[in-house]
Order: sequence, then C-alpha cells, then structure tokens
Amino acid sequence: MPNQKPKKRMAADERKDQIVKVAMTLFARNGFRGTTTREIARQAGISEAVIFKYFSKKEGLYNAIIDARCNDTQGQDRLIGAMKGKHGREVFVGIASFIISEHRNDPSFMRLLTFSALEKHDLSEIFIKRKGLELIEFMEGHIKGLIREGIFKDLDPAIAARAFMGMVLHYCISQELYRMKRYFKRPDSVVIDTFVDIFFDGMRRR
Amino acid sequence: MPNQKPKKRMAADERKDQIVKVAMTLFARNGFRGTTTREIARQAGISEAVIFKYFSKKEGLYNAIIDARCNDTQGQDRLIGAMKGKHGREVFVGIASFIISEHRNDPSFMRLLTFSALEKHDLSEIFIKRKGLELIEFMEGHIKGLIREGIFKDLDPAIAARAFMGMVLHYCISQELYRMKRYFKRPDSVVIDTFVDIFFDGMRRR
DNA sequence: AAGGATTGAAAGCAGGTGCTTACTTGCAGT
DNA sequence: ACTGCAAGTAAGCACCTGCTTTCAATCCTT
Repeated sequence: MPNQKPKKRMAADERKDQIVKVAMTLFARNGFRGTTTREIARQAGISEAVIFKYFSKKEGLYNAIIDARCNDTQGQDRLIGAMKGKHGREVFVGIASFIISEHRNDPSFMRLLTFSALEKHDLSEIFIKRKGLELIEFMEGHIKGLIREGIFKDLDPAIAARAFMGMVLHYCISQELYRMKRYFKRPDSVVIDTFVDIFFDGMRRR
Repeated sequence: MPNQKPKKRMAADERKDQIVKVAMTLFARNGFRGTTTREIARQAGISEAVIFKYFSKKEGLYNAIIDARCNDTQGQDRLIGAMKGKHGREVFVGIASFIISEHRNDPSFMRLLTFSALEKHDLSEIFIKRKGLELIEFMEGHIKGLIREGIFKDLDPAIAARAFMGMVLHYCISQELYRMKRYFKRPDSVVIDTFVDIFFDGMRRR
C-alpha cells in the first residue's frame, strides 16, 4: 500500500526522510539486493528519479540508514540511565528486558542487521561496534565489580557477558527470524527470570 | 576459480551433485537472489543450459540442497551416540563441543541457513525443525532427568535448554557472521568450559 | 563401425533493474 | 501577478537474469 498521506510536494529534507524510512522497511523485508528502487518509489508514492536526485546511488540509501540508526544516542543512554539505581541481579533483568523489548517493538531492525551482515554492508559492522560492544562492555564492567566484591566466581567477564547476551539475543532471533514463536510460547517475563536465575546463580560463589 | 578437474563429460548424477555443491557454496556466500545461474555455471565449468536440463527452475537447486542437508542422519546420530556414555556435566560439554566444531568445520552452512530464513525459503524451516528441535528435545530430556534426580533446580526445561543453546549458537554466529573473532579470541575449549560452568552451576540445587 | 541416446555448448529472448535525460509543475518572494 | 527555482514526472538506455531453443560432440550398445 502506498504511503498514508499522498502529499503532492514535499520539502527536500522531509522527502529524504520519507524515502529512507521506506527503504529501511523494504531492505529489512527483502534485503538490499532484493529491493528495487522502483519498489521504493512506488511505496513512497513518487517516481524513481526523485530517489536518485537525493541519493546518487542505491548504496547511498544504506549509508543514510546507517546515519539514522547508528548516530542516535537515545537508546543506549536510556538503558544505562535506567540501570543507574539497580544492583546485582536487577541489572541483568534490566538488560534482558531492554533487549527483548527493543526487538519486540521493531523486529524488522534485526532482519535489517542480519541482511547487512550477510550481504557484507557496513551497517551491521558499525551498529554492532558502536551499540553492541558498548552494551557488552557495560555488562563486563558490572560483572567485574561483582567478582571484586566476592559475589561472583572468578570467571572471565568477557566470556560471561557473552554467555548472557547469547541467551537473550538468540531467544529474540529464534523467535522472530526462525519464527519459533509458533512452537515456543512463554511469557517474556518468565523467560527473562529463568535466564537471569540460571546466569546469576551460575556466576555466584557457592 | 572454476572447478578443480575440468572433466569434459560427466554422468548425469555426478553432474547434478557437482552443480548442487557449487550452488550451495554460492547461495551461502551471496544468497539465493544474489546468485545468478550464470555464475553457478561458470564455477562448475559448464554452460547454463546444463543446469536447466537437470533443474527445471532455479528454485529446484534449493530443494536439492534441502534433500542433501536435511535427510542425512549421520550428524545427529553421531552426536547422540557419543553422548551415550556421558553423565551430568559432560553431556553439556559434549553438546557444546559438537555444535561449535560443526560450525568451525563448515561456517558457510550457517550463512546458508540464515539467508534461507531471511529470504523465506524452506531450508531453514525444515532443517531447524528436523535437526535443531531434535537436539533441543534431547537436551530437555536430559535436563528433566537431572531435575528428577534432584540435582537440578525445578526450572522449565524448555527454557533452560534454549538458554544453553543460545549461549553456544550465538557464540558461533557472532564469531562467523558478525566476524567477532577479530575482536574476541579465546580458545574454544575455555569458552565451552565457562559456558558449562555457568549453566550447570546455575541449574544446580544449592 | 553404425546408430541411437545422452551430454553439452552457443545464442538469444522477454522481462527486470540501476540510473539518466529532458521536460513539466507548483511554490515563494518580490 | 510575475518569475526563478526547487520538486516532480515520463520515457528510455544499457546491462543483467532466468530460462529456452537449436544444434553439435561424445558415449554405449550391438
């Protein structure tokens, strides 16, 4: 279905944003190669030439998406702020809840990232380096603290952080990408609690 | 580079196998849409018409790959056989080692599966249902046993099994697909031990 | 050695795709 | 109201891609 308001003329910036938004949706659904500029134009309710007026090559759309999704600081700031008051176990519940809710709110972004990784574009690389590693390092720091306090066992914090991220991310990916939600349904809150139970007790000194 | 032995003529079955093998490599590298039948022909050292003699449509190649990778029983049988003597902790080390070594031996297959999931072909669906769920159910059974023996806490075995699988699979995927092995290098054996430490102690009654 | 069957190549077609060119339409400032 | 400029379109080019057709080379059987 073409766009909601088939407004005839738009200011350049407004039009650019709209085109990028449409491209994001279609790249997430069909990948970069699987999306034609004709289809982007159709969905945006414009002619193809407009796209090439603003983005000299199709690749340019990908770069605009990278700008839009890798330079906003809201997401991670929001999380790290929300973590400030929390201690011990709660931090892990907070991180897992954050990741899962981000995926549930916009499942298409994970498809976009995965396509980008497979098709070897820069989006996944930049996003993971800028956003993913930031989160991992935050967790590593928290884990290191708990080890220093003698609450956690002395395991490699980098591996431990990736173990927890693995549980949570693979849950999201398998639910959406492999469409496991057809066969495996549990309330997210129960899944999160179980993951944190396993991880936190697994790390704790006995 | 075209194929090793540019043998002029081949028997039909032999040629079919060769074409499927080439297609698998290219689909894993560039996806179904990103691979042209011309390129498959070139890599196989034949003309395009030969491909369409054996596979009436490009789609047919995908189905042949499904046959080749989803109907062999060697992989899983080998694992479950190897697990037979093992108890408790060792079983999880065995499973993790098995999964990681399969990925290291043929990293391209994971790309193929992921492309298939994104492009909504049947390969990933069939493979995961036939191979993935089998492994998960095997783990669930083992976990249930340990709960019944009073060794493990009474957590949902389905969630627990997926927690462990998540750690291991996401490690493999992030290493290869997101090319994390550039930034995160640990011996696989250390990673496996740490994962199992966390999971096994996390599940254990205290 | 003959002849039918099978494997293979060469060329091309119809439709699709990224991108360009040449042109028209509507808006803002005077 | 006029006009200069930015926003938009229609048409098409050159190349690509799945797939077909037509015909030549090679093998197997007798």
